[in-house]
Amino acid sequence: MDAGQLQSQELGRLKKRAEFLFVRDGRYRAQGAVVVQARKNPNQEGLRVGFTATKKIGNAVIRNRAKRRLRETARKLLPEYGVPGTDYVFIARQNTCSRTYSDLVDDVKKALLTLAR
RNA sequence: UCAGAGGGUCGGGUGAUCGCGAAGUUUCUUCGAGGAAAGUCCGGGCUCCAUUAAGACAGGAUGCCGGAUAACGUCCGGCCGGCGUGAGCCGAGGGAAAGUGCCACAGAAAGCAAACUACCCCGUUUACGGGGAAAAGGUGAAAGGGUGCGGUAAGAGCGCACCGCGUUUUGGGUAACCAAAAUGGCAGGGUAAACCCCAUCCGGAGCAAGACCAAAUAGGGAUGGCUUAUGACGGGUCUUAACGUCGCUGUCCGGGUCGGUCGCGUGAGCGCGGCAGCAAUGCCGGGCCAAGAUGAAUGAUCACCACGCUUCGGCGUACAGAACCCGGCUUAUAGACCCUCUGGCAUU
RNA sequence: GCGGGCGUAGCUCAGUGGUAGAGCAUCACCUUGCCAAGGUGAGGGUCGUGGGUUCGAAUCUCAUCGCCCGCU
Repeated sequence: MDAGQLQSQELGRLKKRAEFLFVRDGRYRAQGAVVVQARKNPNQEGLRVGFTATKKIGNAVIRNRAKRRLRETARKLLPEYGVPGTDYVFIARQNTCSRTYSDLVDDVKKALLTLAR
């Protein structure tokens, strides 16, 4: 049982509208095909993450695929680059589905590094 | 070979690694979006509410005939009308003789008929009056049957022939309807996707339905204990009497929010064969179990093959994501394939 | 899941089957030394799209597209 898998199990999900509104008032970083918002939450210790795809970027197929791709990047990158005790929100943009996967990973990595400083 | 008509099928495939959801025999295995899952336009199942049950009014929907179906506004077959050389396609296609309304402009006149120009007769006189007539002109989407012959002062279904229309009879058909004959002698303009009439159908809401479990806090009810009440407060004021309300705490009960569980997938199910039927479809036999999430599961990388584009590096593979389920309708859809049929041209 | 409304000129809206209109905006002219205001006039419309009913449709009707709103 390696540490990465253990941390991914602890990756919590934001579900309620109030939680998204809480993170919206924190810091944000737009990088390439993704917007990442982050805010320290004193009430809990682990990492939590939520995903948003608005109706502006396309139909249900496009929105679902964008959220899946962002979920995949969060699963791989957050345990390494995320700051514990912080809530993150990933927002999809128009080109989230058309961007190649390696570029999307770079976007998320840069955004997380910027927000960690 | 060119141009078309109708119907149907598919919707990239196989494998590997890392992740996600569900189930199971839990170190693992199996399964995991669609033909439209979409729009929510109809019809049902299921659940709750109301009602003894049924009917009526209102409102809504449907509307040629027969059949299929759990039901339908769907489907199948037929009839009639329109379009097309044709294969075929389209049609809310009952009633205008129950009543009401409307038919702009133009036109003399838009509906129990009437009479502008022109026509014919008589009188008077050429600026007229009386009568006949509804063929000609012109208006309009539409002018009280159409064409021809006779007839007449001029004309007119006034008469006749054919066509149309109405009524009756006969024959065919389950019926819509079709055909024939006789008869009437032209009435009854159009519009019901105008109101309306007739026939048939419809109780309402929706899985966020509904059922169950149930924390903290606040509050409700029952009951016991403590406190006290010769008390305080209330009904406009005062007095007396009566009435009502008011503290702390234990136990029990019920409702119920966040949350959780069920509902939730064996079903009007799928495909195969046979039989009945022109068909929709039904019946019989044996086979299969095939998503079940709830801020909502399918993503990433790689290899080979298929198709398309290519600047030979590669790029792309439509429309689109289940949310209780099912039958339809409508709309979107790169491309590929199959079957049947029609017309033209060429050849044999 | 259930229900309601809207779409007409560049913008905001009228228009109850019979030739599509108003205000603002645009353009031209007048007025002024110049601008604004004011006055006169002009242009500008597939009535969201496609069928149907009707002699005739922005209007009636069916389907479809887009937008907005409400309940749960």
